[in-house]
Amino acid sequence: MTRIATWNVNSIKARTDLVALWLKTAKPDLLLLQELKCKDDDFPRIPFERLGYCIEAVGQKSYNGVAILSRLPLRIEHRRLPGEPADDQARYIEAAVEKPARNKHRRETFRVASLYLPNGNPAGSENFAYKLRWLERLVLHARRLREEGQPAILGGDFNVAPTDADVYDAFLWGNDALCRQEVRAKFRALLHLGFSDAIATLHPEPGHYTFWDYQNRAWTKNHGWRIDHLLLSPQALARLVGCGVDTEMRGKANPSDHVPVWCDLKT
DNA sequence: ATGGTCGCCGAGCGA
Repeated sequence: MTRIATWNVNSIKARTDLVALWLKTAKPDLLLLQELKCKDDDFPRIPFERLGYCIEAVGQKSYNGVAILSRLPLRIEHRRLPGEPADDQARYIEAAVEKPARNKHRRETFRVASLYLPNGNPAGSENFAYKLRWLERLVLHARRLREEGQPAILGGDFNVAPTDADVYDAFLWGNDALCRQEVRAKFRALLHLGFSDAIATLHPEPGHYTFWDYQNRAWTKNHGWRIDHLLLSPQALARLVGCGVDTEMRGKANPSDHVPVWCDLKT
C-alpha cells in the first residue's frame, strides 16, 4: 500500500510541529505540501528527515512554495509548471517515484506533483487572468502526463471548489474566483482528460471540506470549502482503495487553515 | 468581549 497526502500548511516554519505530529500518526509514504512561505535554505528539514522522509522543495521568500516529503526515492522531473517561462512563482514540483518493488526486475514508477494554484481573487483581475492561464497550462501538462500512461497523482491546493456542493454557501460565494464558471470549466477539463478526483469518486456526498478561513469563526460554524484535491490518472485510479480528509487537524492548536487529504493506492 | 484571522516580516499584502 502506498499512502499519498496533500496539505496546504500555510507556512512550514509555523507548522513544523503539527506536520511532524501528523506524519507520526498518518504515516503517509508521500506528503505534498503547499504554501511553505520560506526560502529553501529556511525549510526546517531535520524534524522530517528524522521521521525518515527526504525533502524536495521549491521555495520562495514569504509566498507560495511547494514540496514533496517522501519515504521512497524521488527523481525530480519539474520545478515549475511548463508553458510560461517568465512565471517564476513557486507553485509546482513534480517527481518520479519508485514504487516498493514487488518484483525487482519489474520496477515501476509513478508520477506525483504538488501544486499550488493561484487564488485568483478578485474575479476579473490580473490575478484571475493568471489563474486561468495557469489552469490552461495544467490541462496541457496533464494531457502529456496521461499520454505517458503511468500512474500519476496531481495533488495540492487547487483553489477550485469544483461544484456548489463544495462550498458552505454557494450563493454567497458564486462570484468568487474559487467558484467562477470559467475556473470550474478548466477543472472539469482535467477530469475530462481522464483524471479522477479521489474524494469525489469514493465519497461523493457533500461536505468533505478541506479549508476553513481563519476569519469570522468559520471553523466553529463549519463554513468550509473543498478546494484541496488528489487527481488520479486512470492507472492510479485502478489502484485506489481508500481516501479521506483529516478534518480534526483544523481543530488543533495553531492550525493551518487547510487540512490533509490522503489516498491509499494498492501496490 | 469596544473584539473581530493568520503569517510574512516588521508595513501592508495575500489568502
